[in-house]
Amino acid sequence: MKTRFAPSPSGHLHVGGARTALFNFAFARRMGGRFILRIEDTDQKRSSDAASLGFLKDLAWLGILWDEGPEFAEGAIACGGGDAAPYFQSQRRETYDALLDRLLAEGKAYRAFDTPEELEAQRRRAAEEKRAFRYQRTTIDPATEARLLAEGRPHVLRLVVPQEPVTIVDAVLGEATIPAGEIDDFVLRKADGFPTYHFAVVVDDELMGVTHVLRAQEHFNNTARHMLIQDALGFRRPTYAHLSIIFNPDGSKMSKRDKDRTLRARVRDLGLDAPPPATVGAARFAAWLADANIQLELEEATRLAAALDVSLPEINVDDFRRSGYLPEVLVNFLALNGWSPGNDLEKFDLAFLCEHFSLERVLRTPAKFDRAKLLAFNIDAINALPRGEFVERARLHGTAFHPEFMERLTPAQFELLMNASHGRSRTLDEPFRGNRWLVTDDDALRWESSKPVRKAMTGASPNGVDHLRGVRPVLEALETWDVPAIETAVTGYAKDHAGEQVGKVAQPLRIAVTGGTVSPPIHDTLALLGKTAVLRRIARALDHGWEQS
RNA sequence: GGCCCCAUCGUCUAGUCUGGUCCAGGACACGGCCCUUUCAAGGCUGUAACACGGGUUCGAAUCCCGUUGGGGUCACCA
Repeated sequence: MKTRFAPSPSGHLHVGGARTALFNFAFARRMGGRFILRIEDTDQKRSSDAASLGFLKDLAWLGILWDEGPEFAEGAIACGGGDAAPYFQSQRRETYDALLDRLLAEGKAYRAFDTPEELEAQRRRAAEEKRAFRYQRTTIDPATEARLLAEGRPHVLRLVVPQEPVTIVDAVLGEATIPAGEIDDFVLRKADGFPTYHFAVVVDDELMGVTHVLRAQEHFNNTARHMLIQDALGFRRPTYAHLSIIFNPDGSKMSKRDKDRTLRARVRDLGLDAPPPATVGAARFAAWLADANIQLELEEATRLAAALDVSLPEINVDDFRRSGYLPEVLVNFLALNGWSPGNDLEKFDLAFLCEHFSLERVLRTPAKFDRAKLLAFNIDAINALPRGEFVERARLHGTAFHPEFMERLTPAQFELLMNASHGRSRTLDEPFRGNRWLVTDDDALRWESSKPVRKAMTGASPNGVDHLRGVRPVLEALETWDVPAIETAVTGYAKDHAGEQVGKVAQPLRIAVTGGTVSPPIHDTLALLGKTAVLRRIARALDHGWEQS
């Protein structure tokens, strides 16, 4: 028994694709079979080696390792290889051509010389007449064909499709019959010599021994085509199972374009007609803004989002990784969209899924991707992590995405930061994103001007500034600079001068040393920064004009 | 528009095959209360759904038909 995941490598692995991979993987494990990864890169324009590698990394990060497929090694992980290599369709052209020749010889396929323009015109006419477009087979006499071939005229290969109804048997959706005439003579090989998706998929699934195909529901109608090819070639029929599609909360299809949509909306809100400096070129920006079909590259989109101060929706597995989600949480949550083990159980890991996954419990209805629930799962999982493991995971995350922290913080500081952050961080990214003040030079710190800040610092005496002035010598006099010592000093000061209301002192201190109203508990914050920086920042804060800020 | 698929709280879902134990269970979100030096986190608690209309049956969320709504697909993209 064998399953497979067969992505086309454009961009990054999207969460919908990740779920498909997950189910195929879990199903193979459950049945004691094998899981194949195959890269469907038959579209030369859209495929790239970089994207392929990204897909492999994303899958491996989730713990979805393939028994057969491209060879991959990273750290302690190594997987891939196999007898049916190569696993990149672009390297399997001779295989497809040999089979295509056979079909041609048997009269089950034929050459078609229509130009894209001609077909487009026919399609337009069909649309005008409000009827579905179906390709009309034209017979061409051998002499003419020989002449066209001799001229080197571009042509495609099409399948001779019998005019009969086709009944699809699907393990999750049941049976569906496509009436005769619904399917026309579709293309098997493109003019550039590459096979179409339909042909390559069927051939490879047969040759690689795939017995079960779990894929997105958008392929449901294609299944009839694939069955027709199998019949023409005399291939076996795998079991099909079509998975519902994952949607955005608003019901739109979750797609990579959502990033562009978010950015365009933001640009419109701001009334921008030129790109912010160092994001994208002016011409590129104008073209992108004018044409909703143009997508920015991920790097461009990221730069623009940073400049416009918006957060891009997480769509790809890599986005969630960057945002600080735990891979086991994503796996758990993805599985819950379209599958459930029953009995009100919803927290489980990959091993559990591999042990219990079944097609019978796959839902037919599409799910909307609820980031709030994903976040809630992430919070629970992070809180349940042993302290040491949280710190270790944060270290890995920081190394990958926040090198500035790793460079500036001593190991002791890093340890302190993460100890203070565990239990109050919802993602692995929050300790970094929320504590920029730690990697800012003392003299470069800027204070945010906002109502809560003014409220904490100004007002009737003794106000925040007064307390700052009062607590500074107390801190300066400390000989040991650690959390207990600071705690004693600050609470002692509050007891004598602020009616035991620690917050009256803590908040001004927090603002003075971090620039804002949010940071880890005040003793941790001060300990983290070190005595010199704290005193320096308080001194600067005392010179700041709080009234007019 | 043709063809195909789907339909339980706002969302993810349990329950549907094998009708009664369901005036529908869990989780997230939301509201309230508590805790609190900020932001979080945490504790307690509340509101909330069988799309609609017909059947079948002693009895329907569960079976049948229709309506409505949603989705997929109609490429030399996958």
